[in-house]
Amino acid sequence: MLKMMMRNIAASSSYCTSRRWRGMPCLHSNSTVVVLANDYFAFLHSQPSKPIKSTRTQLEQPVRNSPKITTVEDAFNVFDRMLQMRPQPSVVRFNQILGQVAKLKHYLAVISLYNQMGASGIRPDVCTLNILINCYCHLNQMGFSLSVLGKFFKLGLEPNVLTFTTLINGFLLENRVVQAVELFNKMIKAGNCQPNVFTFSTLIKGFCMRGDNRAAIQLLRKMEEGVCKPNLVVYSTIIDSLCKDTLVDDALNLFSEMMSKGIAPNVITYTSLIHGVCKLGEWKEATRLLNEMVSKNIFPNVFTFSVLVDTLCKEGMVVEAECVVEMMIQRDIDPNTVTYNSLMDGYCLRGEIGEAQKVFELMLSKGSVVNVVSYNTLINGYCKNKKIDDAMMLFLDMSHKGLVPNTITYTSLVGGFCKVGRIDDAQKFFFKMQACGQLPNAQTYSILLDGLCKNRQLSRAMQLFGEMEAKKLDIDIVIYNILIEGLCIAGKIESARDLFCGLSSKGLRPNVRTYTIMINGLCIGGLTSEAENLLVEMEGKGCSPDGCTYNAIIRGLISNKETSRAMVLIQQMVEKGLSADASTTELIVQLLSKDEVDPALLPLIKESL
DNA sequence: AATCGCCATT
Repeated sequence: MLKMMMRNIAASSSYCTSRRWRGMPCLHSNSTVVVLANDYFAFLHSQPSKPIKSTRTQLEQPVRNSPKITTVEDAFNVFDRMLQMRPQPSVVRFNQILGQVAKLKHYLAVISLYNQMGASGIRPDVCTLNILINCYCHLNQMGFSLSVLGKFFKLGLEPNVLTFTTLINGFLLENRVVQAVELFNKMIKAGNCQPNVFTFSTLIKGFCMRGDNRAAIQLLRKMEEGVCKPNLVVYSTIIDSLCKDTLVDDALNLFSEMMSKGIAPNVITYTSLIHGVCKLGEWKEATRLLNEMVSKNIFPNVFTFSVLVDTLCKEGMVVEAECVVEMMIQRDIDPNTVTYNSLMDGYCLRGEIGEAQKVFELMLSKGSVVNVVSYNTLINGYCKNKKIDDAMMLFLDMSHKGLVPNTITYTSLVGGFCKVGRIDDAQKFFFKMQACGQLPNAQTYSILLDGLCKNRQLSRAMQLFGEMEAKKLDIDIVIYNILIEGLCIAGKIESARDLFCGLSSKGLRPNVRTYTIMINGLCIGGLTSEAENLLVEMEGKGCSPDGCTYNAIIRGLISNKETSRAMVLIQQMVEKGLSADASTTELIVQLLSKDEVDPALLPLIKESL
């Protein structure tokens, strides 16, 4: 169980879902936009003007009379008709359309509609401008968001709590937490536009996105003391964040605290908790929570079930995951794209690509939306299983469907080409992705570097490494391990040693793998005593050698005809409960057959074998 | 009467 837990923790830290910015530096601390924002705070201090009397007339129809809008096309059609109506419908009707299109996440379309409104002489109100600001925020265009503030001035409109909350959210979406907090504090100080529960939860969500649970909880405590009490959303946000960090106990504590304050959880709260316990492999606890929620008449939905399917799949329990899907169907909850994508990934992880392909075809036949993630999952499955041609077929197929391959798609394919030794094609794809506007990330580089090193193209690898540094990509120890190993294998032990020694100056610490690679490299270069020193050194630095390390040094000693030293280390290895691998065993057997081993050591060697 | 916040996948 512990092992399972550790693996899960490792897996969860390597892939963050909604934490887009965790660990990322803030890139915008001093832009001109900040100045704009500061100018703007004049609004906060100005006296609120008298509320403008509603100009509504009987001519206006309530919203239910307008046709239901489900697509952008609908919206544009309705909008065009409205523009031609005389008298013109009120700005409220236009806001409804804009709001709906924004909900469909077609932010550019909203901006275009807004511009058409202006051209037709329709005067925007506060709501219109708030929607517009929100669209710019979601397009990561805070500069434009803030420039909309000028429009408020021009039109004599007062920005409200929503305006500022939206701006705070915009800053957070760009990882500009400092500006978000500044604006929040200015709202409080100014006194005429106090943050409401939306403002608080937005900021709390921002803290959670960066993994700063402490700040989130601190703000929660402030709310509890103040007039704006935390609600279900606030608690759920933090509970989810704690669960994402597998701090399930803390999450459960906050959960009971919330309930003791009379706030009832909903399906979302339970889904977060179930996700948390599932990631720890605590299936019993997951079952308990499921039973508890049902007993409260809160029923698991497609999200809840997808969490179960996904975590079961990641544990290799695809059969159980299939059972959950069956259960969903029995309960009339349709599995969605995410459910099927998880299931496909589960099959791919087990190398059962045929089964994954079947799920894919089931999605197509059921009319489920097949999205970029679906293709990525299957393409990744084929690549990992050395079926690059099948992967390429899917790649072409997705483009035909108008789906745009992203960085993950290309990274899988680059890796797939490397895996089958087609290093030139891998590089071609690496260029192609950039030509298509998809930026390679550290993962992409890492995969290509590995491929290049394994194919003895060391200088090209070093060139790419330089590119990574120039692009200020996050270069972690894994990248260095690849390069150091490449240099060692190529016999460039001096360069390898230089990289190794330079690690601390880059703020990186060698891990077991780094030491093992260096030890192996030193042995290959005949520098066995230096290798032995390194073995002692790593232990001293709190990095215990593992089986691979011992095998590397033992093999190295035997190859360098230092049998007695090898015997000492075999003994050490056995004492630590580690054992020889196949290639080390072979070497030991050869020694035995040549009678080069002290018979006194035989029982020991047998134990190791 | 319209705008802002919470849950799932590569």
